[in-house]
Amino acid sequence: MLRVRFAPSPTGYLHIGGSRTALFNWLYAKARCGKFILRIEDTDQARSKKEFLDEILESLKWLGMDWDELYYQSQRFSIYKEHAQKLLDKGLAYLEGPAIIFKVTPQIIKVEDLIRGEIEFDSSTIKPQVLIKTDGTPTYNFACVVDDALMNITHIIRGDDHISNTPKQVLLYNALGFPLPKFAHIPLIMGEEGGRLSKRTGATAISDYRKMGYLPEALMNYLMLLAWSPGENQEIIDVAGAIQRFDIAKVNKTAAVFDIDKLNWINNFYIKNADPQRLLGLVIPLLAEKGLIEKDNPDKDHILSIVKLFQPRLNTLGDFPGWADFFFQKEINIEPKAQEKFLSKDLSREFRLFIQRLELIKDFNIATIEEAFRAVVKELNIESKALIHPIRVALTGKTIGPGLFEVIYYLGLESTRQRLEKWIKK
RNA sequence: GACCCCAUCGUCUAGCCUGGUCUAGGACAAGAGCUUUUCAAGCUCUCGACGCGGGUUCAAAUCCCGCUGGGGUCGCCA
Repeated sequence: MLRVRFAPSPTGYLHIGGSRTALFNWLYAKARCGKFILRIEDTDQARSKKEFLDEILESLKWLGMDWDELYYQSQRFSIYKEHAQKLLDKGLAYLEGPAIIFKVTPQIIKVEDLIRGEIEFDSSTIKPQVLIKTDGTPTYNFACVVDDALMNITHIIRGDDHISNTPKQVLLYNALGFPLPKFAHIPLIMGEEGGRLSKRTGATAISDYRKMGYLPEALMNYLMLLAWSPGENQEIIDVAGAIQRFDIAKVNKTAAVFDIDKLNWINNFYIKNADPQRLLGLVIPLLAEKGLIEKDNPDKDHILSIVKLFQPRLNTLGDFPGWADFFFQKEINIEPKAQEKFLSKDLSREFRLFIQRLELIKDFNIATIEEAFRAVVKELNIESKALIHPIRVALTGKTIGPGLFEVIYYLGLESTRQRLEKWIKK
């Protein structure tokens, strides 16, 4: 039975890189009907925080990565000590005060990596390794090996940055008499300027992406595409599809740059195709937070219509409150540039006529609004756009937005009239 | 600095293992146009890459070597 693990340290939030490592492990487990084990590496008591642990667990759940078993290294200190004692007894380690140090014997270590092929190391360049620190807690490399062996991990899938840890760990497997697992080192994700992911690019917590209005399936889809491809020029792929096609050996060796534009495009795709009811639930807190609606008693039908209006063009749900604010405000903010460009001319006659025609409509709907508008334009003998843009700015405060007749319909006759009348000179 | 990893459009990638079908395909971004209602949506088009130098071969993006470039690791952090 295949067993993989994701072993985050609760000394920081789950970020893009970590979640991608988790994803490849999880995907591989699902693809091979194996188990996905979550191990919290909280041996550094001072830096580990409950807050981080909670965020990691919640984010993994939100992304849809469920685990089969969960362990905490902080609960296993006696196990590490025990194994360190064995090495001491065998004469493979020595004491330095209360600390236990592993002797590294000079040799050539060959590691077969599932992604990279054979990697060779010379252990004479490796210093003696601390197993148990002076404070009695195990070091990373030691706890990691003991746990991976005891938890019967068959495949270690982790970031590239662990390649140089591998020979040290192989030495420990051999010394402890444990069978070697298979290794697969996936490439790191880099920031736009190269190097580690910076705050600006992708080091942000997964929970932050959630708050910004990214959908979990969009994030998962994007993450999959970093160093892996389903083939056949496919960009959009769901978890089920990926499970069918994923193979760790097919993962690229090259580091990938995190590109927020592509993530946005994918997120837009999933928003476009999402059930509006689901989006409604996600958007209500965002609107309430901005003070645009009453959280307790939102007009769900109305908001739902507006969500549908913006659905095709949203990159993130977080864009929604700012883009659709005019639907919820009594007094709208008009962009100064938009006002300057479209409302500096006196349009009293045009606006007045349009209001009159709107009021005459018996069955107020999008089609009849357009009809009325076209008639006004014809009567005034002007171009549609000469009136559409000023009206849009007067109603929404913006130069861009959904179709004007939809806007008028969902705004309603009363608001439309009020907003237009502000620009009519008596 | 030492050790290790990597190298196809600006970015993500297909192709590389099993050389010829590659005048290198797709996607994001960018640019242009259309949509005579905007764009942040849709459609169409354009721009744009095998890092360099040696081999091997009838033939190399694909195999080998070197260089260069980028990245990672060298903690009693994980």
